[in-house]
Amino acid sequence: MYTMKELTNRQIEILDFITNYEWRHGFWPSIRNIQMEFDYKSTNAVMGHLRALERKGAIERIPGQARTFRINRPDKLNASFQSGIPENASEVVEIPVFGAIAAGYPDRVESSGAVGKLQVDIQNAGFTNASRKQSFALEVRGDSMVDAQIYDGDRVIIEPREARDGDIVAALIDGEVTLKRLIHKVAEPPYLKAENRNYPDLHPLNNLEIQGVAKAVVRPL
Amino acid sequence: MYTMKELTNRQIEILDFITNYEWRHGFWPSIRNIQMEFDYKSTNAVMGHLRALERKGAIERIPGQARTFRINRPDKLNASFQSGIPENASEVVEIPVFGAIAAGYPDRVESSGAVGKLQVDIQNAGFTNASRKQSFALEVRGDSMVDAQIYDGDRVIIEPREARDGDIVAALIDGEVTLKRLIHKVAEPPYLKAENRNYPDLHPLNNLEIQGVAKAVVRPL
DNA sequence: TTGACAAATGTACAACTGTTCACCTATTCA
DNA sequence: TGAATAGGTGAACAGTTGTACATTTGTCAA
Repeated sequence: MYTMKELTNRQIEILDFITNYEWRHGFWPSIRNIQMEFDYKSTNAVMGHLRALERKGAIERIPGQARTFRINRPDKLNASFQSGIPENASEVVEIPVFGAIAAGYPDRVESSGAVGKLQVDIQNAGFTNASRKQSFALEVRGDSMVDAQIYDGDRVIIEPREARDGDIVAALIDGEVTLKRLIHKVAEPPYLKAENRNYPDLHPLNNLEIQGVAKAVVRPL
Repeated sequence: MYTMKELTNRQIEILDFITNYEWRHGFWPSIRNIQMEFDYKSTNAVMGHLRALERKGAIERIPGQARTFRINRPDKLNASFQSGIPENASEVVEIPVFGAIAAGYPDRVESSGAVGKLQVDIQNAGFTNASRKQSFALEVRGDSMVDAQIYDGDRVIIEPREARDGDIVAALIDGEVTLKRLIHKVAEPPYLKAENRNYPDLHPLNNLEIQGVAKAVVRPL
């Protein structure tokens, strides 16, 4: 993943922690929160990095006010330096994309297995809560869901929850994740159905492990 | 739009301001920010409302720490009271959907023209900045873009910016907004092209007013 | 009437938090 | 060699911010 070349490793670490903290908590860290994370003996160590990040345009803050960060995307920095894109070109937010979730469950904390970021131009309306951070995006491979207008390369927003009959689910079968529609009639064993006539139904040999329910499709244009 | 019946009007106003503030600024308001908004002479007026909102489960805060809000969605409150949905069901965030932007430009501040909310199950990765709040969603009507896999009822994320040749744009023609692909070859007048053979190209009579560029398609499942 | 509650005022305090000053080490580069 | 820069320590200060206590007003139902 591309990172701003102007930033030092330490500055990138700080920046990552700040974004990660906001992602996990729903609000920004204080300087002392950052200090503790990096075991600094002085808050001034953080201040130095924040000043550098601000000078390089990576972040913005409201002077004197608590937990007021704004993070500028690398795109913008590079774009405004390299091309003729106007300064006021609007920005996008990003959500992590977990390329594969074969090994059980995607890790959503610092040591994240995210393989990239999905730009979706979406603004958080503030409806956050303790568990809002649980959903994730998954890139779709293959064409088994084309009849549900889900195409190769699309991103599906997966919400970890119990699935009901008719839900499109990310399910774990034989150690690999597939996106299929769940058919679970009462008093019958559940199975998976592809939305493409060329694919057969998948009847699980053992148990069926549902990773989550597809809530929306996002396709970057 | 449904609101929590347990909350008083004043409490809803406070709650709305808080979410709106976060949406506009990228960080949460302080108690005195709220105080100023409502012209309270005392911060304790705010405190009373915050305590009530917390008691009713509408918000959460970290005691003693600045600008640390969490907002619980009404859905969750109702769901956990009324149905058997598990408590740990994951949450969604919402973005405004502007049903029609015929009259120039959608208003994105308090007195918003949003006709609904789009639930997208997406988490803000923290990549916010000063202009991140500018994008909005638009519901697609009609089938003129089906060859670009954009269907009736889809939501398109529109980013207000200058368009380039080949971009899918929301454009204003004769007072109505349409979603089309922009064709703008050098030294030629620009025109709009539908991604559906049954629709003709649109050559603007006067000038072509581009509302923004489509950045992604979101289809709730 | 009485009690309960929403809503608001006014004051004050203590903790949280950003910021600064002085000083230090190591590395890079002209 | 000397200057610039990244990175860090330590202590202290001042503004921001959440919070508590005491008090008042109005509404509504028992």
